[in-house]
Amino acid sequence: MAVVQAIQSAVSKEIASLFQVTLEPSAIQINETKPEFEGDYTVVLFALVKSLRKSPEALGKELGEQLVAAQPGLFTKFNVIKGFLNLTLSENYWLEFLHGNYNNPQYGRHPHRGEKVMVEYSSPNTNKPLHLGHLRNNFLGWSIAEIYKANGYDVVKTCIVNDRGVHICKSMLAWQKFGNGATPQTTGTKGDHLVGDYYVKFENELKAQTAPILEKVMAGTIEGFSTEDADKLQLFLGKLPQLEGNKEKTAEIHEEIRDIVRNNTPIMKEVREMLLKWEQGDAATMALWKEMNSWVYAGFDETYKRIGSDFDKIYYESDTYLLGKDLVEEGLKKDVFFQKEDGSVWIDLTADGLDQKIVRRRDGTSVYITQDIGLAVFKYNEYKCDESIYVVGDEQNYHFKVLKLIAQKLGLPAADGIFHLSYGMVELPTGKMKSREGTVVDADDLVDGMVDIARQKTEELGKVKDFNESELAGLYDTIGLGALKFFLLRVDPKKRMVFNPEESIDFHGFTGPFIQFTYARTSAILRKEQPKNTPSTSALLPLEKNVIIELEKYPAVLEQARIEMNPSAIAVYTYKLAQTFSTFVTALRVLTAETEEKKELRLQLCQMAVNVIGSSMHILGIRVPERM
RNA sequence: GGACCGGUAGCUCAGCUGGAUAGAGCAGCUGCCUUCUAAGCAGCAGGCCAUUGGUUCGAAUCCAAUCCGGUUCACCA
Repeated sequence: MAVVQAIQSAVSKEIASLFQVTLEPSAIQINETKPEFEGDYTVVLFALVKSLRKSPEALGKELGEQLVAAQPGLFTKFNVIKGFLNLTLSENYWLEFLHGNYNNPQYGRHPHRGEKVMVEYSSPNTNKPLHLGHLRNNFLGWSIAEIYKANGYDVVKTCIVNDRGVHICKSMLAWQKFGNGATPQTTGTKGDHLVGDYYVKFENELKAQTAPILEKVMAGTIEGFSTEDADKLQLFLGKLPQLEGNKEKTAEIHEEIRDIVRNNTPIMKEVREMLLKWEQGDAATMALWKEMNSWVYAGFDETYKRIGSDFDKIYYESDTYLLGKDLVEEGLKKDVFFQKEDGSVWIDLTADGLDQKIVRRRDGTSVYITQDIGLAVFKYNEYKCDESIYVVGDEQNYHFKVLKLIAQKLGLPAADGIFHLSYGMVELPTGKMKSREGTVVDADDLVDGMVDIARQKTEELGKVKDFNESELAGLYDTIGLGALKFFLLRVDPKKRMVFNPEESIDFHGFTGPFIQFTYARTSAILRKEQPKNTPSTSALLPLEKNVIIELEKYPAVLEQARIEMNPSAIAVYTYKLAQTFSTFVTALRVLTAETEEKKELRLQLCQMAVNVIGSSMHILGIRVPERM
């Protein structure tokens, strides 16, 4: 049993026997004792004072004496300072804990509980390569899946590929126009990058076509627009003079005007025609689409393999975008949805503090949310997961709130199990990354850069000169990716984070490589000698005890990380553990310890530290090297 | 305008289900490599925890208001 729970139930029991008062063990507040006081864990007495009608000092003394007398296996000493009862746990408790767990590679992991959870993450678009934001997403998704596994869940990792729509047609059209038959083979370009290049070319052409029309419109000449668009333009133009001085509003209106103009360029009309052809299944369009997508997938596979992302099941939007239509009918029958005069179908969420939301257009086609609900049902039918976690950026918070609400109102199975793991954007010091402006940090480039820095640093230190080429390459990958993953995972997912490409990601301090280094240097000790599994009775030095106390927290950390859906809890813990262990292992000798008994104890500490660090780093998706 | 999220050291972040004197790393400054890996260890310095008020024996943590930053409120996905 975890030490905190053990203390709580002991305190609860002794309070009952002393004062005939029943207290829930979980209601008793236990903190770690601050280093400046003597003791391991502390009972906060203030909360108990009222119900027991005692002064904190008197209560602390009575309770402390009773605990030590009644439970000598657990407690050996106590002291009371102000309202705090500081307890020293018996050495035996810690030693038995160490001896019982040091060699258990499963330590901290929860046994099978027979519940199934689906984690959907990555969700790439097939019109451009992965970028820094995708990396945060992939690392979070992979880690959340591992966190659930460690807590005894069965996990299905899925990915929905956004492989259809206007954005794909943009790349296709640009390739047709400007590509001259270029392929990844003929150009030597990774497929996803090649397709992404044509997306950029499209945007450039679009910009070029927009500019002259926009100029005319701003000058008041509105020609060649549908009456609807022309009316809108008139309206916006009319608003502009009234907004003198309101920069924000003016910019908004300009944006609206630009959007309308953009949609009326010849090239956008071509794109829409292409999308229509795609939807009608036109053979040539489909062939081009399939070929370009296959280039992209080959590129993605390479990147996924490199960063260690994998999926049990990949869904393609082209297969699933028509799902959910029958759900609209069902929702109408159940009066969850309602129809407006123009034929469009809506749901009214004003009672839940949200707005009315459209679920089917007047032309009968379904919208994003409807497709997503259809996919949710589809996935449930296939895997019957109790929970479904969507790893998606926080700009979609509203969408997922609506998604869950609609699912609940439709009475869909596992609707309550829908969770949005929302994470903040990765920003540059200059602000948001924008693919249109070419300010995205490319995933492949970033990984290459990190691995290259790992190589430089390793060469400078010169500690692995006997490694062969493939061992070296593996080590550089381990360290470079370790630094990158740890950097992105150590921050609370819901917070935005800043990445400065000018400053390289650190390899010292609160970083992946530091933890990897701790693992490697400890492995070096264990290569020379292994614990013999003899129980220890020797008195624990503070530095030794600190490590054991830290190791004891691991199962609780795993559980907390699952409840909060927060890999950063594990990153922070692992760093603290590595730091505590490093202090211990630099100050005290292991192989040349004072006595044989001390050596055995410290070897067990090394073994358990290596196990827990290895396990927690695995959960973060980070490999640990035996040497570095 | 409504809803949601954030504001802690020069920088990047922990701590937030209320508890003792506010915690790391980076950057800066001191020491420590003939003995298990110095990607390390030991130390110094650095804080009106955005502001104001409230609840409480006790508030960075809970509540309210305000200020700043972000996201969103599409018949795009």
